[in-house]
Amino acid sequence: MTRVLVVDDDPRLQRTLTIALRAHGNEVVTAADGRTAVQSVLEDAPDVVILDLGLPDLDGTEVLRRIRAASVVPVIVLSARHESDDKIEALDLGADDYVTKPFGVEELLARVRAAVRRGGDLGRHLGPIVTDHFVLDFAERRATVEGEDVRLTPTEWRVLEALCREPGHLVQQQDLLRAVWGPSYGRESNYLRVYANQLRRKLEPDPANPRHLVTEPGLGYRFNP
Amino acid sequence: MTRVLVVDDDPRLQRTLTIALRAHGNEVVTAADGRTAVQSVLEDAPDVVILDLGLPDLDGTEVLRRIRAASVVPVIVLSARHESDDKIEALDLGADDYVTKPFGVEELLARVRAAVRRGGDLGRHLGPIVTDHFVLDFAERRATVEGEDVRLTPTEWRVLEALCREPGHLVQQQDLLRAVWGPSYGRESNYLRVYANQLRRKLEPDPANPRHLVTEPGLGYRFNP
DNA sequence: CGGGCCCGTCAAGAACGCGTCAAGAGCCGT
DNA sequence: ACGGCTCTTGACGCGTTCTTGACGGGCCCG
Repeated sequence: MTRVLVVDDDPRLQRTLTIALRAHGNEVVTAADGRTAVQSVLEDAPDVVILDLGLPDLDGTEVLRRIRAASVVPVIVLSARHESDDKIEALDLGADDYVTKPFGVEELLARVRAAVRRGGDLGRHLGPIVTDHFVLDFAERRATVEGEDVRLTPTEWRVLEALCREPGHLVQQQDLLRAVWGPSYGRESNYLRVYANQLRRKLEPDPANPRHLVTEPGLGYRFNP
Repeated sequence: MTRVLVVDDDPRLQRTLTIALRAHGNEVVTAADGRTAVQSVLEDAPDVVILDLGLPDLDGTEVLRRIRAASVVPVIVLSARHESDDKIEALDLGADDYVTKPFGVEELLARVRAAVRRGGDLGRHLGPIVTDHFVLDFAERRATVEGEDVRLTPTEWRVLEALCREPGHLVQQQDLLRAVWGPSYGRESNYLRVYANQLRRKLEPDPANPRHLVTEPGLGYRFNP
């Protein structure tokens, strides 16, 4: 499912867009000002951003600049102005597309599809994680232990990725389950025990005494780089 | 230097664009009809295409389709029509941007810059790839295995090219499908399995144990030179 | 000391993804 | 219109991965 961040200070337009996007199978998060928008890009990791210029707190181009500083997520700029100058500025600042109000919802949806198609799921990628014992490259799906390539299964990667998004921090079982197996798997199950085990065997120097993939009894797991 | 292919049957507009683009440091090649355009995409390997719909010989969407069949080069569509429907159709067919006439030259230049920035050097021909076992010359469409010429079909070339653009890197199924079969083929299908098989038979020393065209289960394929 | 809880471990069946094959449709050029 | 080449699509077998249940051990608490 595509996650779309809608940034607009007009509640009516925001509502219209949210409904239309949800109706076409997208997940929608919203922000009404620039600072919230930038924060949401960081925290929610949307697949695409629809950004209305002319926000209350920050200049539109400034918001764009900050988003670009934080992420490579595709941005579609929305503007009431007709002047080509704005378009040029926005596109050169790193916007991926530009739509002038008034616009048809269908058109916007098409542009969202196009932007997502181009952008893929960049913006979500984790940098490689390097320890003295192994190297994890999530973008390439490549794991190296003591110089040897090690095969991890898709699910193993997902578990590892969920843990590595917050290195050194506790990730609760519930969150981990949901991140890997979907929202309905909030309850207990063997999954985590099995996969923690699997990962330790493949990655830890001494699987019996884990140094990197640590259990927090009753709570969840922690990944130490 | 950016190479731009301008496809338009109006000599005046063609001339205007050529001058403007050259003035901004671009190399320009032109075509006045659809067939010439497709040919030029193949031979000149432009970095970006500006395509006016409503050409004398072929329907606009047909030209787009053929360009997409031949290359992943970014395409900016130019049209006199205002209807959103055309925009949607064009964008879904794989156009990267859509500009309605009349437009300012500055705006078009900005969109060209944006398209090139996004597209990277797609569209450029790849240099030849040489291994101890085979040689691939994409510009000439010539493959040599153990000194023997081998015929590859157009689709085989496209799959190979999509993989070889990032040698040694994982290319996800979704990206591969879209690069070769167009944006609407994001879903699963037999295509990749069949063509990976085909290519391995033709190129690999031991097709059963591929060394160059490697499967990453659940994700995609990787090409190792 | 005994019991409950939680985790690690193992193994077996099910489900899934990939490689493979082959038949039919479509698209050329002759 | 014909023949050849490609592309598309379905089917099948096999190996891998996922899921699930069972069992044992450590730890905390009463």
